[in-house]
Amino acid sequence: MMRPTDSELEILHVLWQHGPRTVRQVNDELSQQRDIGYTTTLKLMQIMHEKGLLTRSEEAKSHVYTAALGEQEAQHTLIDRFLETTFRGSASQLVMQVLGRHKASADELDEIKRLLNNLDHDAH
Amino acid sequence: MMRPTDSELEILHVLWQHGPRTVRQVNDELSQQRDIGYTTTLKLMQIMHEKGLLTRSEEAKSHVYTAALGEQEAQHTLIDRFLETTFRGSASQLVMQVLGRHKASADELDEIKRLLNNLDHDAH
DNA sequence: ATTCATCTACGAATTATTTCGTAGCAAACA
DNA sequence: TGTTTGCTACGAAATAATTCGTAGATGAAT
Repeated sequence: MMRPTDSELEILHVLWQHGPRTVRQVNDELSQQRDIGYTTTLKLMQIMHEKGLLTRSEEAKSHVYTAALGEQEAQHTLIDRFLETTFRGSASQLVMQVLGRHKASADELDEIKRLLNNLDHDAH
Repeated sequence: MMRPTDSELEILHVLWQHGPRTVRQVNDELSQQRDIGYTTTLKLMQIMHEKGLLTRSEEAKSHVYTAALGEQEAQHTLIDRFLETTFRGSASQLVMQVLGRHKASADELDEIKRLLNNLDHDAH
């Protein structure tokens, strides 16, 4: 799978969160977060379409774009790469640094513990 | 702090692992991993020196470079950014995806559990 | 029908990163 | 001493990512 760039991720986030959207709609979202011109968003989405990251319907005058891959699927690709470049593949080291530094709610911690217990079961 | 690029990380990894090194020594390491010319490594390390990512001693003819930041420090910067761009800041989501996908030894899992328990203590 | 708003397509400038060739210097060697 | 070896510095090409201006088409509004 094609690794999305940072700008591409911004656009994917909008589509994952809101579902299929026109360039105009995506640009309206992005404009709230940062300074970005309409044709910049347009060009990005055209390129993503070429790359196969987005599909689009050309029926209406304004094309409607849809993310061609799910959020988790994309996250997996990005985690694999990040783990390799930054932690030399050590997943536990990554997990520990994240947990040590970033707040997680009690519920979230419980969920993580549950997952850990399940992993133990699988291992035994 | 300046975000290291992927190539810069490769070099930092060598210095973190082996301690202060000359360009030649770093290049010898990198060459084992992939195709890379000597002057490429040299230029990268010169740029990193300009950016403040490396310090160097110019006493000998071959300069000796040292990482200007620790491995964990760099990892923190990179995690923060990765978490933001890929998981919109949700640390627990990142942890769960990593644990669900990547192998960790029983010892590593135990260590993570221990950390989780400590976090609970702090919270109560 | 003319004007206006909005859309797509596309070229190209800009910026960042990676790569390497060449020049010049200095130590080691024959 | 002259040649070879190995180093730094630097320019610049190659590649990738981001940004935006302009042109042309189409539909809506007056």
